Amino acid sequence: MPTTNPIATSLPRDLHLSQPLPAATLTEILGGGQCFRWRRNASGVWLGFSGPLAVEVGQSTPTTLKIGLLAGSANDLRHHLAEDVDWIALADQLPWRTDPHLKRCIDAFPGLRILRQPLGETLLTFICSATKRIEQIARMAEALATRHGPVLHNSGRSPATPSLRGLPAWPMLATLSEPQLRACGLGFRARHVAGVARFLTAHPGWLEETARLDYPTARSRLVTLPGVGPKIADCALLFGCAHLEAFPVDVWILRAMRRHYGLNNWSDSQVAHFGRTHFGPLAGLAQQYLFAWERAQTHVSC
DNA sequence: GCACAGGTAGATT
DNA sequence: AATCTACCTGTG
Repeated sequence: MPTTNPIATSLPRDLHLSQPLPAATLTEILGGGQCFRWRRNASGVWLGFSGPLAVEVGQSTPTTLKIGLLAGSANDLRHHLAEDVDWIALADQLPWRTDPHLKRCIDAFPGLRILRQPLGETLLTFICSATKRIEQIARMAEALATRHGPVLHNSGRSPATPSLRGLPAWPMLATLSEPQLRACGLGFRARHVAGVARFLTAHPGWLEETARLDYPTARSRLVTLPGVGPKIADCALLFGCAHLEAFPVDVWILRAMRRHYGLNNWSDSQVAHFGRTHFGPLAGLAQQYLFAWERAQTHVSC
């Protein structure tokens, strides 16, 4: 057995986690589809982008990540990982004591977290998510970043690496033609992105204002955007706004609620209402557990 | 070739 | 208010 971990040699710095994170849980957090700019290479190292952050991450122990910062700071990473939140305690507040299936999901992915992502980026990637698989959404995001995104800098410590690009901001997206967006693989979603870009650029501060509103008010505003319905609004609010009561209902959750809660023939909005009332103010965290379980059952690779 | 994929919007019933 | 359908594009 080798005594040196290859990950440790290429990633110079330790990041000590506030609570243990099993490898399967980390994989679900970074690759489960709450974000689309984390990708794992063949040797198991993750390369991730979020806002100003570009970082390589490997795991050496359940409580230690090996990191190599390419842009942004370690604090940016801690913020993105929501290290300041006690996710074990939050999961304990879910109604698992009276919900055997939920308990099973929590036991399978202990420490599951909701990443903190910039609202604008979250909105963009989830508009792109409509009827696409995670892998394909990630490719759209990568194409948008590569072709139109800003070069990321490492706060002056080293020269900027031109190949490291973040997602384009909405004002930048507003300058792109629909064909340019389609060239990034967006398909019919290009019209939605172009429409939202036009609106947001014509209404500066609208998104930041929305981020300050309570969940139902923010949701009712987001669904007025082209290409943003209840599901994408809920994803934007859960992943980009820390509204943990949001309960996005997609095909996976629909299947989970049919199989394990007997909700046959319920509409999306009925299931969403059931989820918020049954799971309570942290329904979004419960949703991630249910989602992770359901995907694991179906053995999806992407 | 054809169905299907982290949905949404507009038309039809 | 519930139920179709078109919408791009890659993948099996």
